[in-house]
Amino acid sequence: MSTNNVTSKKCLPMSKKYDRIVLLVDMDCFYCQVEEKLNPSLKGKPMAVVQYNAWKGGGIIAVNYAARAKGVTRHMRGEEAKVQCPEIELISVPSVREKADLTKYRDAGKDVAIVLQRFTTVLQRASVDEAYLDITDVVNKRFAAMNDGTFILKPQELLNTYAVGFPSIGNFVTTVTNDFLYPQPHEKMYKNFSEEDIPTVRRSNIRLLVAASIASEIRSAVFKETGYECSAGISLNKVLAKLACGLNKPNKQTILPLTHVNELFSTLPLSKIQGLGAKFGEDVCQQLGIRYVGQLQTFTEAELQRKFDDKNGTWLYNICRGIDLEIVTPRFYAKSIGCCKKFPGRNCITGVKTLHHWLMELANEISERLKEDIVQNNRCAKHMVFNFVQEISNVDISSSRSAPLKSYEADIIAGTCMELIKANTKVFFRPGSNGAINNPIKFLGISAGKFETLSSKSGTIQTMFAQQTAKLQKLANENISSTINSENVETVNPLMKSKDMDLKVCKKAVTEPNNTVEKLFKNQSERKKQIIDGDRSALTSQVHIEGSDIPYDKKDIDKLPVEYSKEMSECVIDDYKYINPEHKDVCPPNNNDTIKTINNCRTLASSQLAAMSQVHPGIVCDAAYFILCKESNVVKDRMKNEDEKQYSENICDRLKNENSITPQKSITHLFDKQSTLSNSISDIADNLNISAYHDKSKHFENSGLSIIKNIRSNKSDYLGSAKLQFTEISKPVEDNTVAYRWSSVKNEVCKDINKVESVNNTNINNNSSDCKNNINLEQGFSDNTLENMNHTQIITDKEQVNDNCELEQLIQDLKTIQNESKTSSEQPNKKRKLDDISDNFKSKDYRSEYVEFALPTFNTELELYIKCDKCGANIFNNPEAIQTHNDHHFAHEISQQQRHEYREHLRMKISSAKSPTNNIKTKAKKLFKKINVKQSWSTDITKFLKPSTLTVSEQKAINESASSESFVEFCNICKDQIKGEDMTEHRDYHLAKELQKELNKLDVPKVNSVKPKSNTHKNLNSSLTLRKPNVISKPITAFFTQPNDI
DNA sequence: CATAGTGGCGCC
DNA sequence: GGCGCCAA
Ligand SMILES: Cc1cn([C@H]2C[C@H](O)[C@@H](COP(=O)(O)OP(=O)(O)OP(=O)(O)O)O2)c(=O)[nH]c1=O
Ligand SMILES: [Mg+2]
Ligand SMILES: [Mg+2]
Repeated sequence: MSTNNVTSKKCLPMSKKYDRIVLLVDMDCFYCQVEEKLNPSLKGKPMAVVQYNAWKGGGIIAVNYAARAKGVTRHMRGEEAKVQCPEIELISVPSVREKADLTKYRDAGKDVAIVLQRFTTVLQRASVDEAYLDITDVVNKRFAAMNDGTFILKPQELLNTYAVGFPSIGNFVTTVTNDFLYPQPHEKMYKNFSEEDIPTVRRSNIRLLVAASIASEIRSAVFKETGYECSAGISLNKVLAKLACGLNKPNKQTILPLTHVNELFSTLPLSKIQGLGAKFGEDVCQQLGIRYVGQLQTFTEAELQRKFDDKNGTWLYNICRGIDLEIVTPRFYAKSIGCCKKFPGRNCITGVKTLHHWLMELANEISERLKEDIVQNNRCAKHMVFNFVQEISNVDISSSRSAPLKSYEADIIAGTCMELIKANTKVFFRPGSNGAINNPIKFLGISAGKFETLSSKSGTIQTMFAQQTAKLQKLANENISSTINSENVETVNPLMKSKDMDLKVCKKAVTEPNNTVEKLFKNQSERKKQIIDGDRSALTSQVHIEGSDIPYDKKDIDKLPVEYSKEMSECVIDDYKYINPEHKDVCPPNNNDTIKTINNCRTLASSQLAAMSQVHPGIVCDAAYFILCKESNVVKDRMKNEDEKQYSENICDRLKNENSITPQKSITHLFDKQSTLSNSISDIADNLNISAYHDKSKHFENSGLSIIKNIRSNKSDYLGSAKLQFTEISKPVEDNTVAYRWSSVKNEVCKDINKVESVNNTNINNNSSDCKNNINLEQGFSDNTLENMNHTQIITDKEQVNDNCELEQLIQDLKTIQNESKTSSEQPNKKRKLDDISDNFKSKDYRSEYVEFALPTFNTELELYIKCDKCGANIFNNPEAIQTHNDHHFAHEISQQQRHEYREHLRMKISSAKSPTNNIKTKAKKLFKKINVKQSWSTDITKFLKPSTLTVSEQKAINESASSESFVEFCNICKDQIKGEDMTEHRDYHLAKELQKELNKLDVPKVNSVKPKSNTHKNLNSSLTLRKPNVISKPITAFFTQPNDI
């Protein structure tokens, strides 16, 4: 067993600062695209994805570009979006177990990443919708191919490509190729670079151009295979690539050349740099009195280190010069799987049964996802962290406690959490009660991590066909509707009946209600047996795999568990040709066995061999196949020990050759009986912990002219001033100076490959890349068309059903029941609420038997209100309401200073906006005044009264308090009822929102440069929207002696 | 209450 | 291990 605990954030040595090409691919308005794909009628219409929808139409978490054009933004409420854009379609995130469920977006993100991964295994997923790709090797490979004439780059096909600092991509091509052909010693592009760096920097621009053509193909593949559009940033490191990506969206890609970093940085707000978008960035700006990234260059490294610390100082010093040494750490899967839920305000948890209920809901989701993770990723989480926020003495206290994760069963996970919170709370139960919780709970989160790779026995085989399994399961769920009995696979899916045993076993193992992790693991040997012994027709014939030394046997291939898929195979062929352009004739397109084998082995390779990215796929294929066969006992009978040794040594030798290093230990041990496939794979990876950029620079020494030759300009008119018209493509040459690693491996391997080539030589398709480019080109045109279109929207007459009105009317009718303070306002589900109310004394709704739902509130005989002795207001006479009220007093007191500072901060921001942002400044000031006027308070609240939206108790509260103190008032902006003492803060909230809205309108997307006003917007935006979380995090022990208020 | 739910990583 | 920061 090995813990997949890879140290992260490794850095390159400074000497290799300009050696890489890094791509950042980010999906455009991702969740929206996912929804559009599921419901194509939404395409083109303004649309947003919301979470929940009871309160003001739900919170918007993604907005498509049609809706953005109308001013709709993330953070808005559904209702606000409707104001901005009445025809907007609001799609809800599915609610499962009464909480938002993001599964479909995770799945979609994975689909995309699988496509991306085909282009390089040096892929680091950075979020659900984006990934960094280190495509240095791919670029170098293509560079070499251009050098020998086997690839022709056609810049006119980069219509969707932008280059920072250049008016057009054509201009970029012309400039950098000219400069490369006729280097000017004092070209001003290089004025900021040291003499010795200039040749590297000059080459980097050409490499970026090559990278752009690859990026185009990658994005095309993503679109073709997933239907999703994305944008990309193309530069020399992660920070620059990320920055570039955001400059042109959607469906565009942006090159950020080293030579134009300074120009960009001179007006680029510091906050635009990843890592400087929040407090630290603000701190840097404030301490140094600067705004733009470029201004950092005026400080010495020592100065920066002194002000911040050594690490940050050096980082800042480098970043402002466009240098970022952090490597792309290959990682496909999340390191933790978690879920959480807030219980704000009245929704807070005040009874153990409710707590248990929610812990079970969360644990069930975690459990489900962890079990799926076993199948998908062949690993098992060993550790869990439980996060919770409690309100203690009117302060929100956040705590985190961890425990070993010994079972994936929900009740065990929930039980562990329950123990943890009890053990870490001084007074858990309210004195005198064994059901009421002393400190209301406002947040629960469970997360599982510290994954260990499972023993390979069947586990890895699962990994191999995890995709198929998942897809079949999905299909099954869709086709069979809700009558699925997951315990009985035979009833699940007629499609699956014809499928392999292993799928059934898999499904069963995952969904069987009472199986524990331990059991699941025990089942694996059995499952494996079923897979291996599965009855299949056995033909015996030899199959040859390109780049491989192993004589594959068709019989063995047939036993491999991955289903042959025509579509996938075509991808694999493309992929294979792409990775091996010089072997483009190697792969016989009609040889299903070959394709299938590669599929299998590449699946394995892609999921577990990230660190082997430098290795020829043929070799990976052999290694993986060999181990797989060995592991599966497929070849056991036929393969003698000598053969085994020979093969393993062969693979070992070739790995060594590929990497120019000696593995620390022989991989022959991988074939020991005890050795597992997973361990084998990770050991290989460990052994191949090579310097990825080893010897990179020298590869480019002599390859300049010929590569330029192969940047062909077919449409010089498009390129405008393109001066270069090239003639015939040079014939492929045997060029020993060609840099690419795969081409420079030992002759024996090359010979082998050549031999294979000559044997399998069939259809040569020289134009495969051209095809891709053409596709890309067309997209580019259509995008532009789309972009220039007026966003005239069809107004749909779909009625907006107002759940609240209907619901509240019913509540009104049920005058005799006083329940309100317990009925969740953010549990939007109508049915749920109705059940709660109308049936709550007879139904078995979980709440009905809980302590906190049996509080005095339900007893009409008791006094309804008590007087607050601080403000004299009438408060509902239940512990929660009292506590909430007290909380408001407390919050008010402690936040007064904060709010003052906050308002001062706003004023400062607005008044300090200067010259280039004059426009904004004026507007902001105006707005500020406008809002202030609005704040002038109306005492006649009755005109804002909306009885239909009030609950019984709320109505009562109004009636009770209207004559005396204005305990509850109505905000004249949103018409919400707000407690009097909270009104100032509430109005600040509106002020912030209004400002943000106004500023959003002014945020005109820029193409090739970033204007300062964008800065002002962002800074303001973040300052305004990021209100201080009102949660304090302290060791719980700090509150052991705190008195309990209630 | 006034995005919420989620994930990675650094510091101590 | 627990907490805080940062981000999509
Ligand atoms: C920023 C952010 C994103 N998300 C989700 C929804 C987004 O669709 C998804 C990706 O985030 P982003 O990539 O930041 O945004 P986006 O893909 O919606 O739009 P674009 O990249 O074109 O600007 O992650 C959240 O749930 N919460 C957030 O705070
Ligand atoms: Mg995105
Ligand atoms: Mg993103």
